[in-house]
Amino acid sequence: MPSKKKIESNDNVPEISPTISVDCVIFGYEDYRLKVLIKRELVPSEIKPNYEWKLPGNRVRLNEDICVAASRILKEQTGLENLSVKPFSVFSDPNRLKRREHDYEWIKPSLEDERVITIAFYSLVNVSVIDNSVLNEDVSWVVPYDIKELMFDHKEVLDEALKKLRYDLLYEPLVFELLSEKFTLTQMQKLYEAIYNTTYDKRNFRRKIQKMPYIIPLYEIETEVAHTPAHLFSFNREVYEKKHTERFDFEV
Amino acid sequence: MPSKKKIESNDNVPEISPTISVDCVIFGYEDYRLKVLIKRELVPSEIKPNYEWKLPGNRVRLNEDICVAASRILKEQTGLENLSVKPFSVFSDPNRLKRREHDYEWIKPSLEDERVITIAFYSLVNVSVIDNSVLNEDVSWVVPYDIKELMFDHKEVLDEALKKLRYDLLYEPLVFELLSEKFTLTQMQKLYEAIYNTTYDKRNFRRKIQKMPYIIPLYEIETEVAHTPAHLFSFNREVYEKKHTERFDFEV
DNA sequence: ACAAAAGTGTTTTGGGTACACCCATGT
DNA sequence: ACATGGGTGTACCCAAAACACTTTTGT
Repeated sequence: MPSKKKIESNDNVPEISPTISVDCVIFGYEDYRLKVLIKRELVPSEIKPNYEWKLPGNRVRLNEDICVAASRILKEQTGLENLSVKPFSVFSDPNRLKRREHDYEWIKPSLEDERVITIAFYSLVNVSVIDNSVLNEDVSWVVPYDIKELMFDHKEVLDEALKKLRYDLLYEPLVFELLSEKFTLTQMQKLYEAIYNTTYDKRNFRRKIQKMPYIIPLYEIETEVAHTPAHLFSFNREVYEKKHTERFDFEV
Repeated sequence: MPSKKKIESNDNVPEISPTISVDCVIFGYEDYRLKVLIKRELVPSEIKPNYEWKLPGNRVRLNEDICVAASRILKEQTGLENLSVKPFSVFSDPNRLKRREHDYEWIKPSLEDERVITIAFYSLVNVSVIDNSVLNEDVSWVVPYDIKELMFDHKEVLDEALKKLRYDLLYEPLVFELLSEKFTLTQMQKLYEAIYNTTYDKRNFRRKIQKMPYIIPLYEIETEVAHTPAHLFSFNREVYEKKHTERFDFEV
């Protein structure tokens, strides 16, 4: 370790910093529903060991970029690779690991430090596009609205991630990361409905989409559906880069 | 240091975590203008040492809550006490301290680690209420729009803070932290104008304020002004807690 | 024929925005 | 008397929201 010189006299530098971890909220879209990826852990208990669920996450290595750490840990814990991860918040409550007693008993043996500050990331994947066979056996896609609790403060992390996703979605072209390259307007509407947990009027929704010049009609139609095939559209990033307003371009 | 046991076989735990610092963006409101507090540092250079400006900030101690760290460092570096600080973002680019060469030369002797992840905070103060005599000699209130550069990535941190402030202000009663307890509608309007760096129509602004039931007319008027004294208003938090909508209650 | 989803217009309502003058006070 | 900011109403436009039926295809 390098020597520790001090340049400010009142600078009482500690030997080391607090431990840092990353936790990842991976949102997916499948069967017209918003999903999130959680991981099962066997947690000891006086009575009998229980399975508990947490977000994928672990500690960051020294000199490892936190985004790299998030990607590495995601690969290790879920099997998923090459996701684009986005830090959105920090959770630093000194008691955050101790809120649920059993969880703390479980994590304690692996900690050097009683306190772990976590940097939370979210990421978006189109579940039908990724190779679900790479998914580890102990992870599962679940509908976030059905999740009542998670280990540690992970329910809070999830809630914040959803809040941030809902905000970011309004002014960044993130919807398209959850959609296939070619998509129908109904698919897009159902995705918005899944994310905002609401419903929209079809005609009003389409009127708003028509005003987005970067959503391009392809003059192609879907196939293999048991009803009138819908027109396909795609997102044109070049047009978006030129026309976007730095406002809520994606509000519907 | 406690022993390091491992409960997950693929869990390659590092000896220590990356270094963590906090940086603070303190917004103030003075003379109808938005201000931010920056600190001067003497930075070496081949030619001659220069004064450069940075945000108040320093490393977090082991086992110190990051909000406590932010308050402590603010006191040490600016003289200000008892500010409510709010974490809003993380800056973790491995090169963030090296973007400006001289800055890195200046900070390098005090680092154990080449990389420092920083957690950024913002805080709001009414400049005319605080005791400005406690302010350290090397800090200064400046208009953020006039700041062209700061040390390291602090200009980016400032820009993000302003973006976050502008967002938070829409749905949290933060304006009142910058206003005196009793305020006129013009004072409030000018504050919004300062924060969003724009202008509003007086009548339209007042119409919107009238719709906020938690802004209470006091039936008092200002004194010591050289023109028609304006009516005074105050913010009633109890009414706000009952009536607020979890939406953009403070959009104007 | 039936099931399923695609696609399409109109009306009403409320909010946003633009705009100009008189009044009250202190100097 | 003058300078300064306080305070007020209206008209227009557009966007949001509510609402239902016909068409197309696969089975």
